[in-house]
Amino acid sequence: MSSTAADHAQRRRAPHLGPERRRPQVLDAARAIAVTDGIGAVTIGAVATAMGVTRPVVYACFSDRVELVEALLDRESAHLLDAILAALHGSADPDDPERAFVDGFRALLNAAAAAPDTWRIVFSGEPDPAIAERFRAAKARVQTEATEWIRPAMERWWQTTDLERKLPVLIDLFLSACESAVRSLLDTSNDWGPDDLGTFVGRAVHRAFADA
Amino acid sequence: MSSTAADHAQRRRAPHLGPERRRPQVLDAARAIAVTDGIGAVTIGAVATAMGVTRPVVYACFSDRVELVEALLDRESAHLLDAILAALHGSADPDDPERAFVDGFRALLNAAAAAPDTWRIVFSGEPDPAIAERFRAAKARVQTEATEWIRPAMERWWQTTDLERKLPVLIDLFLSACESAVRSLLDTSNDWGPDDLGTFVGRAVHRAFADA
DNA sequence: GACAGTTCCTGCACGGGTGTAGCAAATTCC
DNA sequence: GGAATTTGCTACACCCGTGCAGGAACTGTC
Repeated sequence: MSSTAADHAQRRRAPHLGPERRRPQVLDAARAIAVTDGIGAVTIGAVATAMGVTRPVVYACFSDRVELVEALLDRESAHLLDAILAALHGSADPDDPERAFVDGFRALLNAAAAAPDTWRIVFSGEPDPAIAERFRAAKARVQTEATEWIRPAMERWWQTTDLERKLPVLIDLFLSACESAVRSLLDTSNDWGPDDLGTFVGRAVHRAFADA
Repeated sequence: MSSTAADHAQRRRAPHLGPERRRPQVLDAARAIAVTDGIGAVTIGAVATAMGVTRPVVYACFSDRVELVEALLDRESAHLLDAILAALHGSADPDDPERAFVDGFRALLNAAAAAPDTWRIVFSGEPDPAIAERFRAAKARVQTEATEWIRPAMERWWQTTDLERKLPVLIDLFLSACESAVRSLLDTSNDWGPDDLGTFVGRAVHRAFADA
């Protein structure tokens, strides 16, 4: 490979830090790789070379590839999930449904704008089936939370009929709209900001849900 | 593996068919694997064992793994793309926007219901970067077509202001709604049919787009 | 300054997937 | 029925990623 020659010639030993202090560095390197090349490219070897270290050093920090990726996802998605749930819970104005939707989307998009790379990682998809399970768990969590937020809202505001049958469809539609809004926000080729995009999409989704 | 012992004991040679006649069988096997385990599981070896044949036989039909997967996607997605574009072009009632949306979603969902496995394959995601490019190409095609359908519609029906800025956001929202509707339709745990789900979602999306 | 302990690197074995060469069997044609 | 050809199978070499030893280098301490 490209390493052997360079190694013997000029490469110096990495400084002694120990697994504890190196762990965050490993996660940083993994994060950088995941942002540019997707989670599928986060391999022990890739992380090691990215931080100028050999693979056993990475194994000293995380016993496993899945353990590494899970640690990465945990660290990255922790405040993400909090932001989503906060956006849901904090925007329950009982008298103005449109405002509730708009506020919720604004909160969501501001959270997305604050940590765009994290969102890119989470949305990039999960090639490894061992990791896919964790993704689905998080998604299911958001799904139930969103359901419990929307169900009483629709009962109170619009007296929607046949709600239990419609809810799964509406929830999927709602979450798809959330993902779409974040995608549009992170798309660098436009000039939308979190607040005006949140207002725009929030209003549209509100119209879709009213009288559903 | 599990094969060596059984091979020597009882396995018979597969009949002579030749690459030409075996090619569709290979694609069928690949399709079955893709449906159950995702496109990522479509490997030369997996396809070969699935059809009771050894890998060189598969290599005689497709010189490459990507060539195999691309042939699969081409065969499967051909009438899918046609159905989508037909749904877009065929539902341009110039006087009744809601009906246009409803008809479009109905056509889309009927196409999805007619070939559910194909949709599952296409939506399952693409781990291989060599394949991802082809996915993005197809998606971009649909995107531009959808844009050209929606742009004049919004000008004519609602005189939407600042359209060129809003269009990208609306298109992404629209396509997300399409994907969501198909997902809901293919979700076996509900009792929606293509027509009533198309009506329901079509109306909701119409409300979202009106006065956007 | 030497020593013990920690940390890092070289090197290997393994598994899974790819792609290919050479041999054996079945099929076709005469 | 026998030869030529087509087709499939066995076996190999290769790459990449994983995970693990064992030895070398650095660190802090006495």
